[in-house]
Amino acid sequence: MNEYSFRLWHDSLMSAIAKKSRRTATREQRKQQLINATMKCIARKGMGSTTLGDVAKEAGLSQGIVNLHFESKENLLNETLRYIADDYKTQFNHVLDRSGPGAAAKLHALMELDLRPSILDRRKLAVWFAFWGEVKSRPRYREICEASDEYYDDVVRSLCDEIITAGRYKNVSGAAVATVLTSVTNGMWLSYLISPKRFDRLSAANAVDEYLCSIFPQHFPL
Amino acid sequence: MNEYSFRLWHDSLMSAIAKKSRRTATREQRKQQLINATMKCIARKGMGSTTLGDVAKEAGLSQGIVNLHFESKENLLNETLRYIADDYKTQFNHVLDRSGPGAAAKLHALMELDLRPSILDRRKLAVWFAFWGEVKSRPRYREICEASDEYYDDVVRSLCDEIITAGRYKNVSGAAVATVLTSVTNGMWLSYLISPKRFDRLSAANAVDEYLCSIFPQHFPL
Amino acid sequence: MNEYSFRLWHDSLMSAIAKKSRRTATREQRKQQLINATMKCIARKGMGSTTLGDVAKEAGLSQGIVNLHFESKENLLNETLRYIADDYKTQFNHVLDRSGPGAAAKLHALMELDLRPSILDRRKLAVWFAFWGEVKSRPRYREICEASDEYYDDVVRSLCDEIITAGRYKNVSGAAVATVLTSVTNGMWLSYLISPKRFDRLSAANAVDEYLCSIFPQHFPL
Amino acid sequence: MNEYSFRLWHDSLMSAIAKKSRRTATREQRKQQLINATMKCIARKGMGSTTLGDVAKEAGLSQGIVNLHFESKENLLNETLRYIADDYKTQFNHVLDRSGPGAAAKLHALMELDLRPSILDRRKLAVWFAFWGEVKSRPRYREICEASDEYYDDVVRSLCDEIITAGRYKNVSGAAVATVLTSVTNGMWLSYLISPKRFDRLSAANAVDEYLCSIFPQHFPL
DNA sequence: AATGAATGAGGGTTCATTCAT
DNA sequence: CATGAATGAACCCTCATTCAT
Repeated sequence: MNEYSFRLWHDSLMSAIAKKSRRTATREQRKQQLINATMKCIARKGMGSTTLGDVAKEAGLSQGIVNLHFESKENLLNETLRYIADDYKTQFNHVLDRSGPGAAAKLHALMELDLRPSILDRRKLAVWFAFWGEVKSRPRYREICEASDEYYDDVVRSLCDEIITAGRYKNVSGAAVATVLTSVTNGMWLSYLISPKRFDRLSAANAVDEYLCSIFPQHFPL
Repeated sequence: MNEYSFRLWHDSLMSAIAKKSRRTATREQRKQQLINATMKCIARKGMGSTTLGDVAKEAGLSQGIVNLHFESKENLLNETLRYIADDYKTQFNHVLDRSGPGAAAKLHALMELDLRPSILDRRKLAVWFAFWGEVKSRPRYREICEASDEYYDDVVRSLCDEIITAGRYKNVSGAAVATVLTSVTNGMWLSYLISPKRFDRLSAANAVDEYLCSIFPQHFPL
Repeated sequence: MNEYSFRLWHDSLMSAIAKKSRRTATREQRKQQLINATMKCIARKGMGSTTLGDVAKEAGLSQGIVNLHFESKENLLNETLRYIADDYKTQFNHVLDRSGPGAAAKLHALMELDLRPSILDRRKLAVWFAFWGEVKSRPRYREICEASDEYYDDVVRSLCDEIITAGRYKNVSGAAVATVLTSVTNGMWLSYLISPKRFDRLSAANAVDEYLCSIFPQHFPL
Repeated sequence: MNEYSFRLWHDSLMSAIAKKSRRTATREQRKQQLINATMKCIARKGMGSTTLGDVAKEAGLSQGIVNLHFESKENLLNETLRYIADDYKTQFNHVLDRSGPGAAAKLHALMELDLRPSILDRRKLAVWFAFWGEVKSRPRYREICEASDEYYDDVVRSLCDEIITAGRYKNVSGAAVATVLTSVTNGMWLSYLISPKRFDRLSAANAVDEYLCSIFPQHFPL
């Protein structure tokens, strides 16, 4: 897969909408347009400095537009978080379906997904971290994130368990490996967010591969 | 090591200061007191909802106090970030010095540090993530975090390299292992922040141990 | 006379209109429907909190409907005030025509009208007071109210003069009695608006009767 | 008593305050200053069009000043209503104390008070009616007004009862006379508010006198 | 050094009004 | 005639910052 910039990613929708007359976009389209604008703003200015005016301007619409469609800023942010969670889930499931056959191939594909440019995009990561930064004080954010995480963890653990059973690996628990794998992904995102220059996708991918190879040698040969 | 609560952690400083007459606390003590109050507020209300008024009230001082000592809110936050970075570094170095002998023992001690209650504290983590959430839009935060990360990465990589050399491990790069190790720590912090109930310190520690054991079997036997 | 609820009062009109197809109500009917909705809203939420959106919703029509029929909110309110003034005048004149014979009987009937449930209705009174509350700052309201008042005052004074002449009362001026009578009515409305529990229609009617009896003893015997 | 204009009435306080340095007025003085400004604004622009910005400007202070001292607009209005109620009560009680001896003299003095220029001032009346206009939809306003009214009604009824007992008047109830007297006052205020030109203080006073004379002839001779 | 009243810019939100359909 | 999405000015309120004390 080649490099999709963040811009390309969600502007595809927006430009389509923008071409329609201002007064004719459907409610759902308009909400999506505003969510997209919100993500752009959060990525550029940070969550704390993103105002509804910024979002409206980014969307090319008028001041009151967000309250018209989302009632409140809080709502907009909740739905934005839900959107990025859904968006990730879609990609995750897509990869899960298309890859394989076999648990090992699927596991590898999932790990690779998290380092793909469409995910490992500093603008997207900035949005994720912006929400994580408020998780402690906003129960709603925590709930949404938790539901998300639980799902991925379960899937990854199942795959690991399957591999362990198949390979009769000893001294390894599926849960432990799953914990390391999902954690390592999130941790790498942070590294990339903080040190984009120093971060190297290939090295990161290799590090993951080495780990898998070391822990499941039969399934991930050198 | 026994459980240090967050409260204990930084109230130790504050109470000492509070006992001094209000008017005689030195500039440095007062600044520290305000930084402590800032961390408490960020943990409780989130970065975006923490006002200078909140900080002042938390410190039991008056409205204008922060500007008096830090000139601006921006300064206060920068110095708060620097403080938590320094605080972590102190613990890190302390562990590095006291543990051992040997790279493996040191590495293990460092990994264990990150799961200790004094570090794995949701209030502290909330502060870290609050800053990381703004890293993309605040270059100053990024710089501070980057400097921090670079140091830990270097130390961990050195230890790994030493172990690899000593054990003549093949097909393993120190950089890759270091990347996984530091990443896994950050990722686990996120898990704990989001799902404190589901997170289990021991399992997490075991997962790390399994990893080390699998990759450096001679140095980390079962 | 039995109790007419406020609901009955103006819903009679509205239901008739509502039964017509939405698209065929005449301009006049639609305007009346909106005026009725306006009164309901003012009574329930107060003048300051009544929005055009509220009025439209109350009427079961769409957002922009008021501007379509009244051009502006100001117009709607002016016409609403004119409507309640006309509505009162209609009842007033009706009583004037049907009662009698004789000035005393008419005067008594008019005084009784102002305490009838169809008038002494807190929802209607709320509308009157809402407009009176803006009289000072809205010349248009003042003019409409003044025209109204002048008419009633003239009628009442004429009746009083007639009674005075007929009874050869000394030391009494028709104008003075008329002033007291019209004032007392408005004042009682205020009492009822403020203290509906404490207010007693019968006592109020008796108080008026005692007054008439004391000032015009021949015409209003015990 | 000679004519006190509304301006004179409450500017006496304000000018004193304004002379003090902006930063030194006591909290109580500042609140009073803002209440005065609020009354001016309500009288001039109406309750619905009075913004906190207007009040601040009228007081010669800055935008945020009202929220600093009253927390919310609602609070400001509640306290303003309470203030005019207290202000009236003070005058009422003062007259009650100073007049007499005898119930009749006191009653007459109280009735005269309500027609004095210091009370019968369109700007003040505009404020009263502005609040009465919202009584139906704002329970708090109703409560404050009710408490006020109850007190005056009780005092007036007591005086009437005393007169009735002393004069052995038959066919007259103190409650009824009190109702008429207090109502007539409020009704006259409305007349003056609506038709300042047509309203004549002397005629109004005479109308009240005629009434008293007619109902309590021994105590209020011609 | 410390206070806390005051400022005023800027935030989220509301709502009368417009206009394409 | 009627709709309702969209606008944008103006509202209330918050809060970083200033400054007289």
